[in-house]
Amino acid sequence: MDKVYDHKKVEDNIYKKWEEGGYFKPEVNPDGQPYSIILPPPNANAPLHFGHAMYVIEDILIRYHRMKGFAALWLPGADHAGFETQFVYEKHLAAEGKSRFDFDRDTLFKDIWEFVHNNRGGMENQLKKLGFSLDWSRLKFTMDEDIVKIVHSNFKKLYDDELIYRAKRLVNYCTFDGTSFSDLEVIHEERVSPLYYIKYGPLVLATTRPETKFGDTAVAVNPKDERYKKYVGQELEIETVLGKAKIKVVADEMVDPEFGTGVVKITPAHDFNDFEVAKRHNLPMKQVIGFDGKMNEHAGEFAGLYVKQARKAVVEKMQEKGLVEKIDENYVNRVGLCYKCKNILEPLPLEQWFVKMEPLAKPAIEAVKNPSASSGHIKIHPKSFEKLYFQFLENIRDWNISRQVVWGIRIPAWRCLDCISRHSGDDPPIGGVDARIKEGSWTSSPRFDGVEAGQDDRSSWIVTEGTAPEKCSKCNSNNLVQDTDTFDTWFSSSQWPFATLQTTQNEKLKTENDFERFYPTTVMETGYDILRWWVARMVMMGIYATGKVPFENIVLHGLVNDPLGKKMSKSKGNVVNPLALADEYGADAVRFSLVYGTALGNDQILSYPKLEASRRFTNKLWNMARFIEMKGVELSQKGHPEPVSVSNKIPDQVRNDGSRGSHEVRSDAVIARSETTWQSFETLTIEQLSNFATNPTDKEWILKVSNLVSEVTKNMETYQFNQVSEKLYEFVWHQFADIYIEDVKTRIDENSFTVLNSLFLILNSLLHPMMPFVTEEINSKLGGLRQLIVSQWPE
RNA sequence: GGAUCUAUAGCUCAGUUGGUUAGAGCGUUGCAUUGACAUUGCAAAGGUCAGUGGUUCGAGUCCACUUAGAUCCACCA
Repeated sequence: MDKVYDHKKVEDNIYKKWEEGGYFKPEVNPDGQPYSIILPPPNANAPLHFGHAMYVIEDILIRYHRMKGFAALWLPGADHAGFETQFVYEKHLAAEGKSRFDFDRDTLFKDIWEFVHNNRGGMENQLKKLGFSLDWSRLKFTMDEDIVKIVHSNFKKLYDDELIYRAKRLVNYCTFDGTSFSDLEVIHEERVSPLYYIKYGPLVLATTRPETKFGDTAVAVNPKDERYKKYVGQELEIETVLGKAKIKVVADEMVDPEFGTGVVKITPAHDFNDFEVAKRHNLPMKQVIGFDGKMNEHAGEFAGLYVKQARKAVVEKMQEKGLVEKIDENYVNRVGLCYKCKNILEPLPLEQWFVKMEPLAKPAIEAVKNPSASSGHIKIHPKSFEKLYFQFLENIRDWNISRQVVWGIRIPAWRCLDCISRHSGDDPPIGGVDARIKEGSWTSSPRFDGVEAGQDDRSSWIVTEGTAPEKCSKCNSNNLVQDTDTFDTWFSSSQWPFATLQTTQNEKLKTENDFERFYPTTVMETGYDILRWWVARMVMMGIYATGKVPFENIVLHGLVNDPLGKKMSKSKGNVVNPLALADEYGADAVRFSLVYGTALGNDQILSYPKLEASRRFTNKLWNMARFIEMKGVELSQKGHPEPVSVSNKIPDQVRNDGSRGSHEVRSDAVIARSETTWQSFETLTIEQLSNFATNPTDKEWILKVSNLVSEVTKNMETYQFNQVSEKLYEFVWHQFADIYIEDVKTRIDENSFTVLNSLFLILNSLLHPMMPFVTEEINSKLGGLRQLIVSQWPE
């Protein structure tokens, strides 16, 4: 053995052997109880970031259960990450001086598909580098045909159950990226927005958005406000920048008399609160900002200006006409931003598909609250995250699932152009979404503008399970057009646990899919930051689609921040590539340092000293093995028959199956149970070893190891991986090496040597889930009979 | 505005249901050592466990409040 452990010589070969041996498949333990984890699918096109290294927790669970004899399935997948990916691709296009508008829809889609597929191998290789024992034969992609089919059919099911509706509502719309978002995706930030006090006839009101005044359809005051009582219900004639206008005064509780002057302009098309007020008072909606971010024809002379320009121009004009009473330049408010391009989102009225969440949330709450819930019970670890889960589900809002991007699963909904034109009496407006888009290019689609705000527009749509309908069911016309929108990525990933299992092959059952055997899955492990985005939605969709919870346990880890404690992000440029660290310190050290010293669910700071300490630990372990191997050789040279490795030193009578270990058997480590030496020496029961030992100190250490095995096993079962790693680190190094080996060194004989070797291999096995490479290599150097990955967990 | 989390050694963090003298890594100081260990071993210094009050035979751990930091939700015209 080399003097220093060199992970670079070892890791790739070992991973290859595991993979070739088929050890990642649950079928290695054909009769085992099913244990399954679905990998949270990383973005197919982006390289792994440090958060992904936390998959180590899943690998630990899988390896531990595999060693325990479970049929352990860890199913890998990749997410198409719709908007994210299109955003990246558009940047890539921009670098070539092009934009998405240079392509038709099909070409753009095909190009992105290719782009993503060219990047995909990278992500998979990175996962392999970190040693993750994923069953690659079951790899899935969210855009796989069979997955898409399932997503489509569940959309149809939701639609038929009236849990999906189409409505014109205000959405958060990014006029730069050309798509809407769900509430969750909006980030809020404080900005200085001057507050303008504007004269509206006899009234003065305060607003940060004077440019939207052309869309005002009322002004509102608080019903209890004595100052304005006389105006309520009146129609005021006011002077505006575009001449005289009439405006209605309504009373609404929404108005805070303390703010500004206690008078609010109501712009239903461009403000969420105003939209609600408008619904209550039956006010008309007047859109004055287009989807291109420019003022439209209702803005008179300001038409064609971008919002920011228009604000300036409108204020100047108002000042000329003496309509501005004062301006509070330092006013700070919070604005919604696009999480991708950081531009201010515009609330705009748009027809979108929404999911009614309340009926879905109820059983999801029940599944966690009630241990005997009919859909099955889910436990959340650590338990404290239950509060967040309930808080989200109990206050849930309907989910906008349509996105105006091309890279995604297209919504299987069609409408009949003939029916629409008969209904509205006009040709449907074409290309209303984005005036920048030329007619005939990919986003220009018929958008029926005759829908009342908030109303479900079910009548004109035909929803299918994906196949295009041949003709309109009402008028038999074949003049049908599919919705151009695609699903929010999270809509497909919310179906991931069952969709994957319904589409992967089960070798054990000789059936088409794994669903029967592995659903509900055992554990969903992910960062707590996507508990609401993803985990809760999976619970809802899982229960809805299958009647069963998608997983029995939710295990949540914290975030890994940069060495200074700041959140890693591309824009800050402080992202650390886990692969670079694996290259430098070894995958085992990276893995170990991620679970050592951090309790589950807590954030951690990426620590180079900790990585170095972990690397030294792998080296320590390696040198302990080297010492034992050396002693074995010394003993054999002193005339003992064949004690090169301990497997030859185990007396036949203590071996359960009576077989004699040999390097030949080990190196092939066959899986078929019939021909294994399953009870090989490294998994002798403690009792057998204790009976075998003659020296009383050796017996003491056997007991110590035995106690450690039970403690560590208990910690494994309760997701206390920090305890597992800390206890093993302390014991292996500062007890076993510093005290026991130092002691046994001076009195080594054949019997003690066997005990030493056996105990060390037990410790080595305990470390395997966390540090799979070095332990596997050591196991083979010291004559383990099977590959460690498929050896039995010590007990 | 509502909620959650965190506060332990110089730094980064453990401390499982309350139970002797509160631990680790890194750093610091001293000694030893090329021995299985591009090192390792032995030893030392370093903590009123954020503060106040309470429950208890006993509190880092449970409760209340205070302070500081972080995060999330709602969103301000």
